[in-house]
Amino acid sequence: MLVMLQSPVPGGAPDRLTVGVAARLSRYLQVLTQSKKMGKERISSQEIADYTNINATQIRRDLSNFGKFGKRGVGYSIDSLLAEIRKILRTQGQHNIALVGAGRLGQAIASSQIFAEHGINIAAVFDSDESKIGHDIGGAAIEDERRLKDVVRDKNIVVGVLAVPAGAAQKVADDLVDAGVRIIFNYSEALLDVPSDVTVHTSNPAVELLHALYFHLT
Amino acid sequence: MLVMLQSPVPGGAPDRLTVGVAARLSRYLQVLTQSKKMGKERISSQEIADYTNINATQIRRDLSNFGKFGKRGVGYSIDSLLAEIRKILRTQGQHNIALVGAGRLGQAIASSQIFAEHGINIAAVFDSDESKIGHDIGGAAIEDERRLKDVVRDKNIVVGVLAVPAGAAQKVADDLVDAGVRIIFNYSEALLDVPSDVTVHTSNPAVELLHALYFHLT
DNA sequence: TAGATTGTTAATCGATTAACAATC
DNA sequence: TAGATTGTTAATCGATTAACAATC
Repeated sequence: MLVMLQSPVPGGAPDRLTVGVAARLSRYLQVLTQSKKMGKERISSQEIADYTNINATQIRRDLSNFGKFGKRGVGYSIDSLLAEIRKILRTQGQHNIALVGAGRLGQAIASSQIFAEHGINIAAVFDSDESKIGHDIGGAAIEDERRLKDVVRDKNIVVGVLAVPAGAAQKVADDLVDAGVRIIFNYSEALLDVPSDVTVHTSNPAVELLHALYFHLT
Repeated sequence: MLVMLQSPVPGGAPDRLTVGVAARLSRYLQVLTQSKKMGKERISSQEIADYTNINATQIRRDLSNFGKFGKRGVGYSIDSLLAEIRKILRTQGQHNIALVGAGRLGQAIASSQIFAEHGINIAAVFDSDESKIGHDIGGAAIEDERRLKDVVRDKNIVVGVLAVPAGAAQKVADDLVDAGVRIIFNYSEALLDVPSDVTVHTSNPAVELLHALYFHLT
């Protein structure tokens, strides 16, 4: 049923979201989660548009691909839309990730609620600094980076978050990949070389800033 | 001349990049900056493609809109391509930004080289915690958050980076906007309400992770 | 020369938008 | 009923890709 709705052309096409749709749905999820926290119960496509800078028609269209989730004249119920999107993105369960680097950035990430809110659990934290090992960070004990491969493999972790200095990033990435990680979030400045079946997401505030500035300057 | 090259259709179109092109050019800039640091002098469109997950043809096409920067059979000179893209994005000068929040995330941002590398200067840092005021962070003295409006206005700052707890984010955003800021990078979980002429970029690792996970799960 | 890589064309596909009837 | 907002159509625009001649 879901597959049929996702491919409106009979006999056609993939039962997989396009990259664009999946990215947008994730952003709706974030807006809904925060709106719910603020006590809201309903939201309109226009309100989601204001927070995401995604066109309201696009939002309604994205959602209507999967069913009629809204009420005309009223909007969408936040709770039920949350459940629907989670179903579509298959993010209902718990996901375990590994964090490497317990410096300032690593600590900021570990103590943030942002992952927990979306069912993402930081299952292991590593650092190479012996003085940090054993200390608690966001509810987990910091482990020796030399144990990374074993722990990641044992816990079947497929996502790694890199919050280490640029100089150490490639070595850590290699270890993560060896241990079975297939998605790396790179918060270092370094460019990472990985096998083609591994996805690297490099997060770079400066890049986004340059791009935003361009539109301010022109 | 530049205008003409940017609008190949005679008599046509904007002298402004589309959002997509500007975003991609910024990412090329990051790859070039890092490659240069690693001592490379030339790079091919395929290498840039490997690091950015942007199609190599797309990259060549983006660049050839502005001139013939490459050498067939050889690739692009990193130095000259850096200069060309900076010219196109008008990011050759120095840009002053304000950072609000000197907690772990704020400290991580302030001490990173990532902004400085791209000519972005953190001209002021604020925090509401009196015990932090006056302390040095990434070369700047932390100032009292109550001075935010005056300082931002005096220094003509148009970009603000929010690294404060979610509960404080809206108030800080209001103050930044009052003081003239037009671009806000929001690293809190909060949704921000701002006037329509202000751009908010919300950076949310969890959102990117959910979206990346979807493709791993399917 | 032989190999590599750019610049460019042409074709396709998905994103974006305005507009509006349906309906809460 | 009157007002609001969804779901959907239709039209346009930009992104994406393969392919390949040009040329270093």
